[in-house]
Amino acid sequence: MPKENKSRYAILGLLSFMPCSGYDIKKMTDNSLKFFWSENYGHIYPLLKELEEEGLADSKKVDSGKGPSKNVFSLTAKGKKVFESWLKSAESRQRYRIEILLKMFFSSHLSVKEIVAKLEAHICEQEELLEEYKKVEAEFAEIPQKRYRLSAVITLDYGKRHAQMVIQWARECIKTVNSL
Amino acid sequence: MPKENKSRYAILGLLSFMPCSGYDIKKMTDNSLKFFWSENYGHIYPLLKELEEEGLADSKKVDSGKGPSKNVFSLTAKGKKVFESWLKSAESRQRYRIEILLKMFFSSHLSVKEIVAKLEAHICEQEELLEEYKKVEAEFAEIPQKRYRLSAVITLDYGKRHAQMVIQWARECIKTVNSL
DNA sequence: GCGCCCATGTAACTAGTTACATGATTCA
DNA sequence: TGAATCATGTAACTAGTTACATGGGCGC
Repeated sequence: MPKENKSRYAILGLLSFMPCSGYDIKKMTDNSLKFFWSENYGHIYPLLKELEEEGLADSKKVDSGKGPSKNVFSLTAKGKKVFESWLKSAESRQRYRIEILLKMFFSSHLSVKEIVAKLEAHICEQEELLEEYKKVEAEFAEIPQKRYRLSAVITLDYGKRHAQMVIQWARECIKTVNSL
Repeated sequence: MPKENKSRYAILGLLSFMPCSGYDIKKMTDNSLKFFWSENYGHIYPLLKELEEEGLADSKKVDSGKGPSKNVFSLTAKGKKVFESWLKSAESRQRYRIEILLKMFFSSHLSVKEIVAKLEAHICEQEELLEEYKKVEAEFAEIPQKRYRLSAVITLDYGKRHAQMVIQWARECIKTVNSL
């Protein structure tokens, strides 16, 4: 019974950059990972506790002087090993659940007009996302170190390509539907 | 507290085509929806029961003569209404969790060689998927009715574009990583 | 008689979300 | 003084998966 829980690796990965509190982890996922990964407190805090019990992380109360004291977790040697072994492992087949496709699959219950409206709304959403990606990209362009920038460039590029792909797909769909 | 459970709509949608048993639904998701939607028995049977309790579906024992008797569910008028109202509603913001991106985000823990190997494995997987899509597409091309074919064409096209996009992204990544 | 497919279902589990409770500090 | 942010955590819930138990019919 191997644990398939990927959240633990996201957390271990963030700890590999620097020691973090649960709050820090939430902030980092909300900032850096939000386009392809999210976590919430209800998952983070219990997971941190679990990681500590398994000896993959250890915690230390830190009183920074300002603000309330933090419970800061850092990666243990064992945690680093577990994380890196995941990093090198093959991705497990992920489950796809694409709501727009489910709706399109059942689109014979809709009029052509309704289908087109839905697709146009989808295009609009993706265009907004694309704009957001471009904004974030512009911010990252100012970071000079190549190696550090790599991960941001690669993941953002994926997002941009994805949004563009969906937009093109939806445009083609509209053409197809209109030609019926 | 609105129910976000999308599986119920997938099931209602399949029932909208024809009355089905739990077993039938599993087969249909495994055949027609598998590229973008999946369900398993542990979810289907309890959900069918729930849908019946809510008056969205009703069941009838059917003894087909051959094989064991089936518990066949069909959509009620109320079920049809609920399904169509979902169909017309806006998609709820879906959560992204893309494992390969999470790994790429942490790729500074890997050597260039390891990163490239991972990306190449990913390309390989997507190429296999693409082949699968093309095979299914060839089968569908033989169905003459335009309207019936629509959903299959649209959803398959999405899959193909997605796989191609990922392959191109990964190829670009390999170039970028090698140029460091 | 064996293996495969049809068919239904449950129990135990893992995963993930939402809402809430709490309280300190910082800054306008 | 009141709003925003820092900070931790739990309870209750929804969602989804895996593994198992059961048994009939069909074809070889």
